Amino acid sequence: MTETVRTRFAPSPTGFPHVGNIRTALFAWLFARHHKGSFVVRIEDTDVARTVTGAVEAILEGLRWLNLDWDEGPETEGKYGPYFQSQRLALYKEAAERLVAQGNAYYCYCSPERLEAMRAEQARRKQPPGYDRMCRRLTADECARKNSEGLTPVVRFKTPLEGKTAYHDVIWGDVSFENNTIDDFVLLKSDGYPTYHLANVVDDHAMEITHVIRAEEWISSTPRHLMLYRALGYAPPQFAHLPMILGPDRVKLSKRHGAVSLIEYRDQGYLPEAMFNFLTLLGWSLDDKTEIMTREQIIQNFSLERISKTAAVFNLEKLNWMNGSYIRSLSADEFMRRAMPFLEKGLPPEIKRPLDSDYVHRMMPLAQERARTLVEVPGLVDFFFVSELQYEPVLLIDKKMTREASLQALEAAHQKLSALPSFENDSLEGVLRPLAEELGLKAGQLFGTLRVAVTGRTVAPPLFQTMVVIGRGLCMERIGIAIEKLRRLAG
RNA sequence: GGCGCAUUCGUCUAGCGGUUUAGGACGCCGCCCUCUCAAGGCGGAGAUCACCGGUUCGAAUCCGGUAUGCGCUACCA
Repeated sequence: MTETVRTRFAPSPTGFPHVGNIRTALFAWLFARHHKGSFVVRIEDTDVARTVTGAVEAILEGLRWLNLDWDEGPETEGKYGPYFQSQRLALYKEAAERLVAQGNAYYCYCSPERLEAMRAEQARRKQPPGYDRMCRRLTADECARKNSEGLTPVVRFKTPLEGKTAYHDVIWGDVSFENNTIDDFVLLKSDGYPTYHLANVVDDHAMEITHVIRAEEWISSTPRHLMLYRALGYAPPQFAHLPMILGPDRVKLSKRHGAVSLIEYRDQGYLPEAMFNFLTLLGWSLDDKTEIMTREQIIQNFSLERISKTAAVFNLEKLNWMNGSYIRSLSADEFMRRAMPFLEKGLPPEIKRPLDSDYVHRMMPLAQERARTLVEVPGLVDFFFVSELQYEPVLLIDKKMTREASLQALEAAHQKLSALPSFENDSLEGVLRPLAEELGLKAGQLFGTLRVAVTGRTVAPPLFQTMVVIGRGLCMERIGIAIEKLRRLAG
């Protein structure tokens, strides 16, 4: 390949980006980076009615979160700008008029009502829907008269009535369509905005895009685009259609699948590098075993040839696993830095802020080993902060133990621990294990009772480490409270 | 209805005519480690490669048909 690769991500701001959209961006970005080419972001805001405020910001935010930097696009200079189609209207108008002048397109004055009635009739007769080409034969005079009546036309493309249009898709191979199955589609709408088809072709050419990497649902539109390239006298780029991403119900991922907005994953405590890695594996693979890869490794090995053709179901369970794996691979400091906002936000409001950074620092490794997402962190460590533990006293009585035995165990532990010269992992173990034996208990029974006394729960990080972090003072206090609870518990 | 594409364990996938009794991962189950959990280690169940024909000495891999699914079929992208 001698020319410099230029790919683009061309979202329409009609909604917040979901993982499917962003996977498309990711692959286009990867291909550009692999070939040391350029990645362009172009906002296709040609549907005024469906434009959602804040969508552009959300799209850019999503790209930034995954660290998919663009060489040209919004907020970035570039010699092919502007990068909002709403600011390039003259270009499309010019192209449309040129096509009309060349005899490749024509003005259509059909009202929405007529088109709707036409489609209803076609449906009734079980005929394929499509524009009936009524205005195709309008003369210049007739057009002028309609114009003088105040009608604003759309511009439609004169699709060849016969023959076929074929192309070679980088991913799907040879694809071909009969021209007579394609109707005279609209190029320019009556509001002066272009349709996707026109704007896309004009811009991909103007911006010298070499590889159009987009979702599979565009395959059937590609012949239209090819016809336009030809009519406009442009050399078409390479097309690579990506397999779709499906929801659990095997239908194309969309808003109704719940938490599919990319930014929601960030807010749920997923790491961008985990999401990056995971999304990469949806439709692409390096080999038969490698799954966890660095971004550099992926860039270096990425290729369109290894993209599969089958749609992929988004598997949240696997993302969770991968995210946990990435969390555990973080350095302790980095984990703390990332988890802190979630901790500040997720801990009960009555806990005073700011949190004691030193205290947090000591408990974080305990959470890092267990969290699959950052949002789980507060729930993993909240007992370190809570001033009064809430739990059922019966939990203090471990399996195969009586209330008396538990009470005795707690009292003995309280005494031993307060006499301990140092409150460290080894010293705790050194006194607690023998104590279990003295009491005729299994270590697990004693530790279980102590765990509930100290953390208020039966499942928590290892007891000694937890106690060391909590500190002797609080531990003694909590064990004291546990003893009280047991005493009050009717025997 | 028309057109297009796809079809390997529940899910993500490897496989591009013989090396496959189809490999890996998630999830699931069991064991080990172990104070609970998590992590980690080991092992297991799980796919007659949608189906039916054909080509070939030999097919998950090539060809045809059927079924199913999905996409497109807007003055939406």
